Amino acid sequence: MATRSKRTLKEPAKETPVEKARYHHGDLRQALVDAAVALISEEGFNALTLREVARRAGVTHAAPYRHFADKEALLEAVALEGFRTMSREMRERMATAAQGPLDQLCAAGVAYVLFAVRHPPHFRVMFGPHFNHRLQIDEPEGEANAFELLVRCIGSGQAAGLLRDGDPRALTLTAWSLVHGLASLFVDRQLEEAVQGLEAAEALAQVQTHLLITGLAHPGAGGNSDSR
Amino acid sequence: MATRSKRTLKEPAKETPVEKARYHHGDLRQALVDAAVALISEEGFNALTLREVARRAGVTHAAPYRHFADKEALLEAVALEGFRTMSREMRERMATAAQGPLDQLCAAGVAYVLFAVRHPPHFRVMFGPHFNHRLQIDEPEGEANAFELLVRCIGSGQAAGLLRDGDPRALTLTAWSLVHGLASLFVDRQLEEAVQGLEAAEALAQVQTHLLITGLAHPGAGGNSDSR
DNA sequence: ATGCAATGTTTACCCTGTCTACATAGGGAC
DNA sequence: GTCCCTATGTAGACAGGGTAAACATTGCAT
Repeated sequence: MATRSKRTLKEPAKETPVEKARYHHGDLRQALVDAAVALISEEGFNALTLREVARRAGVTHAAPYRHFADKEALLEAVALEGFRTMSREMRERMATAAQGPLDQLCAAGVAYVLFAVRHPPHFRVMFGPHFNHRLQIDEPEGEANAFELLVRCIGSGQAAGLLRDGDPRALTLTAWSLVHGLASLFVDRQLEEAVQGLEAAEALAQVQTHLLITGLAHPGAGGNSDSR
Repeated sequence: MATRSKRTLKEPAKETPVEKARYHHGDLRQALVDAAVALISEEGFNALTLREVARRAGVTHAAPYRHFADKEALLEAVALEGFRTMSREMRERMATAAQGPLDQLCAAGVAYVLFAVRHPPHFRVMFGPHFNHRLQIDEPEGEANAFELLVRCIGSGQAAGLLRDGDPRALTLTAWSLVHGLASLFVDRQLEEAVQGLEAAEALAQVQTHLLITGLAHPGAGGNSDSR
């Protein structure tokens, strides 16, 4: 078994072509997840087929059933990977941002949108209509975590008198709706003609979160929009 | 041919059971669209099957191909019906709202969210990942129309000095993102535990659009939040 | 009435999800 | 090292679905 264990989303991690004809794959489960993501990305959602996924992983069409109960379980694995990566990217960007709660909030929002733009298949699976039963993410790094990130930021902002008062959950929902809506419009190609490329998307996300945050700012607070 | 032509989304329009055994259906095309929507609503997206749709419409599994090139074409028809209904519902609610641009904007946003909550299958198809080629809605009542509704509202608000200055397209995108995000979170059952029922959803949409609009209000303008 | 175009039916093909029985490999007990 | 158990991959089968081709029926225009 390879020592590389914590796979990251960014590097597809080439197989070493030496050990090609082995009966056991080594890490078929992750290979299947990767193949599914690549397939969605290249051919679209309708082309996502367990058999084609298996084909790309170099195994027979029934092999995936050793690792996933059914097609939906594979999608759940993709979604879980997405939730983990998203919350990690949000935390990373928040860590490099300035320390003010408003800047942190802005960083979280931009990271949310950027995750969607960079990983559309994951985002689509995470929030798409593919699961009949509500996706249960009880892990410490799940979606709830990303949401709680926002809640805490907004709570801090209110405590510091930088954000307008009111139910912090309502403000958080506002922020979440904005970034989720923007991300969805990107991913579902509703904004294609307006924005091209990562930089443009990032700039737009920046503008939007700034707009929102200055909108939600406490009327009495001075504008400390220092991240530009 | 029946005289009823402009079908509405709200009344499923029972078939008259007298003319049951006719070879020609009468309005199979619309019946197929209705059946598809009902099927998605009842059994979920994965259960959407051309054959089951045909079954529900009382025809053989190949009959739909006389009206739709393929499954995707049927979904396009569902989406088109959704865009038409959505923009109509937005216009209706805006018409009954007070005349101020801000109230109109709020009405449009609430109508957007309410459409999604009331017609989840349509909303999902309209914005879901089901189309490979970008959906082309060139009709006067398409999505562009709904978007332009927002743009005009915001332009009026700016002209009246009620909304902060800046690129009206940016402000419109903010508003659209917020309501689209909120609607998506509703439809994708991300907010199920928080909100139950139409009234709660409407109240939440109202709160959110108010939050956004007061946020985007011109700093110098007095708060004329008269719709409460 | 008659013939054509529109609409529904039958049949057939290949692909997909999934189940079952079988094959192989790798690791621990001895 | 040998034996055996379990994890993992393979082969084959079956039902259901998308879609194309050929056929049947109807309504309408002439």
